[in-house]
Amino acid sequence: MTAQDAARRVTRRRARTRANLLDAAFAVFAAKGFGRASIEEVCEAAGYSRGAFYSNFATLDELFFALYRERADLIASQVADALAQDSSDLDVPASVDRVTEVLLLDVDWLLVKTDFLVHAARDPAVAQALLDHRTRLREAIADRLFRARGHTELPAVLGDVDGAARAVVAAYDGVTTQLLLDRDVDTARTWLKQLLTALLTDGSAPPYES
Amino acid sequence: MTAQDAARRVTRRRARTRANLLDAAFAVFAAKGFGRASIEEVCEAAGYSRGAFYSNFATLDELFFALYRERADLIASQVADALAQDSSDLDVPASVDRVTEVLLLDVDWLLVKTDFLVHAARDPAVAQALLDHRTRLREAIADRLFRARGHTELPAVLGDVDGAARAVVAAYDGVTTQLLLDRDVDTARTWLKQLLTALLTDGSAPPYES
DNA sequence: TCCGTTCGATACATGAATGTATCCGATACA
DNA sequence: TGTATCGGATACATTCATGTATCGAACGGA
Repeated sequence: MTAQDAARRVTRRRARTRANLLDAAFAVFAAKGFGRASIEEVCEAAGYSRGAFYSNFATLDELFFALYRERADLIASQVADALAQDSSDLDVPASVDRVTEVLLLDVDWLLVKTDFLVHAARDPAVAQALLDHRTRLREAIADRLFRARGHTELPAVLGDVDGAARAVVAAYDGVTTQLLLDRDVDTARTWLKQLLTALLTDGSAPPYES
Repeated sequence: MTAQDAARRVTRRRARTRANLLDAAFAVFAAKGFGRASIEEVCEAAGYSRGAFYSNFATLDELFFALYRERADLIASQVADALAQDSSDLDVPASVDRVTEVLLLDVDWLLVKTDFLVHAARDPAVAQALLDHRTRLREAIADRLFRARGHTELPAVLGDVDGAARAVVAAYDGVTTQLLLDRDVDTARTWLKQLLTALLTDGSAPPYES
């Protein structure tokens, strides 16, 4: 047993409490917002004392970052799956449908995500991390659009495929803002599909008949 | 002198300190965020003691609401001016340019605005007030688009004029999100113009040559 | 100029959140 | 099963923000 192994010997209980703290933090952040949440509240919601928290995290910021990273990576992989699922590269509308389902699933997550955004907007290091994450998502979308070129004509105003991918992300963010206020997930989904359709087609022919 | 006049006799000094408190609060909220700002910080930034605050506001929420209302109304009137400024109803791109200038002017305001959004997302009453405000803005845009009908063809996918106005707001919100992270106002303006152009034209003819 | 009212400052009491130091029970490994 | 180590609980000191009650000073009106 090396010194490094000895430094992290017991792991089962620790991993469980860490996961419990993250889950509880998600609920607390969704309900009260990160800005108004305290360490004590998170611990109480998780059923632990503050000693458990300080044993796993140094600050509440650190926990928030870990929480965001975990959930964001999960959703990013779901989006990647939804984009790769096409047997053919023809059906962009089908991709739009599947991605929309994944992206606008849980309002609580959108609340926490927006909290993280305003947090990142004031911390350059966090902002860079979030920008990197958005870049990866955008590249996955651009790749999907690139595979569909020839089948679907993109509007010339958006420039290249990457411009179109930026438009998709912007549409998602815009719909999210409205959804946070009215909390109408179904309308938001329909609306996002319309928006993406308007952005990704040249409007000469309506691509939807379903 | 009636009883009502007696109830608010001295007003000059009071109005000044109230305005100073609001200005200081804007700076503090922009720098640290509403969630992490304290009454004491606002008072210190304004050069007053906490007595001045409690004489003018009951809670920090109340101040925040007043602050948002003041600035949002100001910007809304500027947008309305920019939309009404057209001598003819032909030139939608010119309207887009002017509105874009007004909307993406100050990153600090976008920070505070987003803080207010996440605050409203957790308080139904505040959310309703914000939704009402957004509705008025959307109607002003829809009215402008309605006046331009015949000159500019809207994509059929967005539905009627009101749908197009919703798309404009969504594009604005989407670009705002990116701007909060990279703080590049110039790129955001260009990008918003492209996005609005793609949304408001049918893509058959590029409307920009400038 | 004088007086009554109001605005904002000061002082105090209170509660809440934080961080640390220490202790006991649980866990992994021989 | 025994034991050394680790994880989490408890207790404590400290800091900070809040709200209120009271006081002095500035202000408006006559």
